[in-house]
Amino acid sequence: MRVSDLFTRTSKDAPADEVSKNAQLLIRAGFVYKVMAGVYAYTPLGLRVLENIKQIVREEMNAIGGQELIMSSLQKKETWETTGRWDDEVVDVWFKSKLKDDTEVGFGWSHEESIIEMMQQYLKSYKDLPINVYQFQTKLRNELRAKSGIMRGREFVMKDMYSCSIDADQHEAFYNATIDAYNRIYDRLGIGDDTYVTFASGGAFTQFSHEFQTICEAGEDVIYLHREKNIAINEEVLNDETLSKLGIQRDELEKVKTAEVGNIFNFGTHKSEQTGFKFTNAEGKEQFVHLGSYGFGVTRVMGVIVEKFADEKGMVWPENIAPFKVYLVRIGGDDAIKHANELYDELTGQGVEVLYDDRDERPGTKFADAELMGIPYRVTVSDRLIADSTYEYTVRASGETEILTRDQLLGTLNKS
RNA sequence: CGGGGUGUGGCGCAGUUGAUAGCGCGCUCGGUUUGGGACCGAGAGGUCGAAGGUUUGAGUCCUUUCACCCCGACCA
Repeated sequence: MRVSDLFTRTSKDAPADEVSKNAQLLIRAGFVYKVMAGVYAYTPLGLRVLENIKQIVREEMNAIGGQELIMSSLQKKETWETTGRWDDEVVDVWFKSKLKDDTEVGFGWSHEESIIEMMQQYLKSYKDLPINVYQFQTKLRNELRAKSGIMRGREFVMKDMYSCSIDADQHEAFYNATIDAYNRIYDRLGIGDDTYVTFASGGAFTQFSHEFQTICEAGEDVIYLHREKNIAINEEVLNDETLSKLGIQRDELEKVKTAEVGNIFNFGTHKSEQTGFKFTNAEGKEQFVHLGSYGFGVTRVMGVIVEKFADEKGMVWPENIAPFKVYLVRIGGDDAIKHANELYDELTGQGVEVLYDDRDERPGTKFADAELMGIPYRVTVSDRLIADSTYEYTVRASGETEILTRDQLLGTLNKS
């Protein structure tokens, strides 16, 4: 991709109506466009990051047997009345509307009931189980107050997975496999070391649910860490009973601010009893399905990553999710243009994703944009480097710069 | 939803005791530049969030309203 073809542009000034670091940088760099409070559009650069994150999640969900589908945004009133969650007193984030004939419909803030309703049409026998399905969906929530840029919006992308199991054992096996899969995801996203499986207030069937909390100053949660034992507890469930159950002392804990990037629940048979979701077991008897729910905040984790890695120059994307691997800066006249064009063609031909700054701009502008966008590697082609047949190679995260020959450059980019 | 704050060219801002708007960035054209957000010259672009009111006269004062931001509450 050539910078001259991007319809977005970068800005030196941060928008006045955004305070959060993630929104300021994403908007300045042309990754997102603010539509209204808590609602953001993803422009081509931002979409590339979003899709990279989704792909990592998708691969890990598929690896544990998840089947991808996509539900609808419009939902039926009856679907939610079954569990009592159509009521605005019970769920206060509903967006609701009516069809032309006055039939009430809701906009999906969650898809638990919707998916359960659908799955019970198909899963009738123990032979059908277990089944685990997931989707990437735009959730619509009528939040009283949006905040923190893309970290808490009224419209956001979530991966939600639901497991349908024969019994508690089968459920637990999948639940634990999901924890492992989530950990792999956060590792691949570059935030594994700062993300903790955290005890949090539970669902109907278990004392705790598990949240995945990433240490982040911009986060909304507070958790208590026991680093040696690798135990984390959300402050909402921190009490003497919890402490004794986990065998730890209060004074061993470290208080940290975090952002919730995932939350998994064991519903047991609570929801299947509410909805009448049953299957026939090997003895020919009806039995309730064990259900689990597994959320992962796709857009939120994108915001968290911006918050965590950004420096005074701009964003710093982990290579796995960066919109491009290389930002190619061209400085100089005809000779530089010729060499840069060749390098661009060669790298893209090798499958390296390159954002080529082919604009007739001054070097400072190009360097600043490369840094603002947070592209992992910057390669500079200039007249004076061409004279020595060398290229300048700079790592965004560390700022380290090396002068490399063509072979060294290609070798470095292909292995890193 | 409670409290606080802000709305002025695309973006960031200024506008003194009321007299129909100005700066920087960006944009267009011409020229000079070319390794850290260049410079010179010439332009385009706003009726001041919206509605109503006070006044000879309102971006400046009053009322209502909308939007946005922050703190809190909420977050199944």
